[in-house]
Amino acid sequence: MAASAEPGDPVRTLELLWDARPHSGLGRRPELTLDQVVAAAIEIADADGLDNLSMRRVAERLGAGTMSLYRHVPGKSELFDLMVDRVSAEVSYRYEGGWRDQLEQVARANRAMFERHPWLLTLFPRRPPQGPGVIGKYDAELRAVEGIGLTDVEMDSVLTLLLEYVRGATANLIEWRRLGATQSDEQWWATLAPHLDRLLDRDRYRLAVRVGTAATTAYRGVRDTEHAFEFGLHRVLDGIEGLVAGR
Amino acid sequence: MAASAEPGDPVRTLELLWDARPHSGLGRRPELTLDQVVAAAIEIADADGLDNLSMRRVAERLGAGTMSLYRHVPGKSELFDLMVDRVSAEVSYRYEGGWRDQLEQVARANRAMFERHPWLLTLFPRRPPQGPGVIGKYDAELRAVEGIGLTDVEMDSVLTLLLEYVRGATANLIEWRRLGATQSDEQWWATLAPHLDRLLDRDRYRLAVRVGTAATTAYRGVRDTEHAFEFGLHRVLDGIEGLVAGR
DNA sequence: ATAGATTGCGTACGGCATACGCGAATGGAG
DNA sequence: CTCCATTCGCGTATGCCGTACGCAATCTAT
Repeated sequence: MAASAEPGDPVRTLELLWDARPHSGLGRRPELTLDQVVAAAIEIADADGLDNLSMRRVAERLGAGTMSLYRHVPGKSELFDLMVDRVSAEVSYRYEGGWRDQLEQVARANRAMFERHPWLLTLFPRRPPQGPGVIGKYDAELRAVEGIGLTDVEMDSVLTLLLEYVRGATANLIEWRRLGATQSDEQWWATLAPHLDRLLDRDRYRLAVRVGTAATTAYRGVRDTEHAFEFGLHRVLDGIEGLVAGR
Repeated sequence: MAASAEPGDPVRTLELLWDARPHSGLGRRPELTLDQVVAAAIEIADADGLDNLSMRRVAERLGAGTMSLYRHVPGKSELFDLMVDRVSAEVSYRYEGGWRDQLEQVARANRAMFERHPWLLTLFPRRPPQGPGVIGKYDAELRAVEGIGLTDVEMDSVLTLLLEYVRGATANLIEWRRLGATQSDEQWWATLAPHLDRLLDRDRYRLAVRVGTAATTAYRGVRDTEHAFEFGLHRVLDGIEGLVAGR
């Protein structure tokens, strides 16, 4: 899962992102489009996660040979870039109200995106080169904090802060949900409890055990994971409010 | 990079984490210890990243056969758990002052940990089963927000919020630094600029281009990435302050 | 000396990304 | 109509990966 390196030609990637590689007219007519490849990859990642996304599986789903994909995409890393840009474009960004209301809507829109495509949690944020989806999203979100007295750099920082919170909080949310869904949950603790008792010094880690137990119990319910998300969101917005009010 | 699944025996993992697998006395004496395996894995990950960490490389570094590792570690996923717990334990947690000062120290300590071990950024946070390192860290950090009028669940939420911020901000910080270090940076933009001009509608994405340029220019300098980290940190602490003050 | 437990690890399997090169399809030039 | 440059589809092959399996070596207790 080399989600990092981008050794390929960035210009080529840029052109793919901006859909600027039309068929020249010459040569054999393509049977596959870039969009189809990206769409298939997204479907697989949505269903089975990034770890189970392989070039072979994408090709299989499209009824094509594995190496045919490489006529449309330079490699897997660039495919990731294209996937991120695509899903960034698919959200409708219409934010209304004061800046705080708008930022709240931004947060919820991003959370929804992460929930629809959990694999984004490991891919986000993606560095340049960026495409129309990512830039359009950035542009729309910036409007929420435009004209409230912040400098350009501050606008970027505020947005980054908010999106980072949403990313992390959504990751936790999904993790809690997954943990709750994996078998009876009660049974899991029942199995581990005696071993934990044997190993864990409850006195030395008194505070951790107490708070950890409280948090685990609370987050077991859907209502409370929801509450945790809202709680953090309002802390972040409060922090931004202090900045904005001072202008 | 199956950083997620934990299909193995959780009880076994727990015992490994808590160092509760002494040599029985019978049978061939082990030539390798669990600690050596974990330490070697951390060294490799520190140097070349998680993507270049393979069981073969760990074994090679230890002068052992690849499959010998599996006598000490159930699999790669559990090795990740052990690595996380180990590095969580290696930080000294002595926080002093008021809750806000302490949380600031917590943030800096975590940032330092992420900078020392960038691979943590993709592994963090790790769900149960957890070992003495992770729990000890959690316990120490909770003390920073103990006795200031928060409920147990709120204490957990506040800490989670802060650590998520630090994770994201440090990831950005490292990414900016890496981007700046990769070749002349000026040249990179110079190569891409004409293509961007051709593809990107500067009118449609006016705001994004303006703010993005400002942010990129600013973060080019070390001083300003540093400033960005502090900026976000203070926003988060301000947000928490509002909560604490209300109690 | 032997039995039983434990470790080290060579071999092998299935999966992965992808480099390379060939054959098939296509449109334009002569 | 013929050729040729161009582009696409993709079979084959290479070198990684995690790890299942089983045997040989080594140890203690008897």
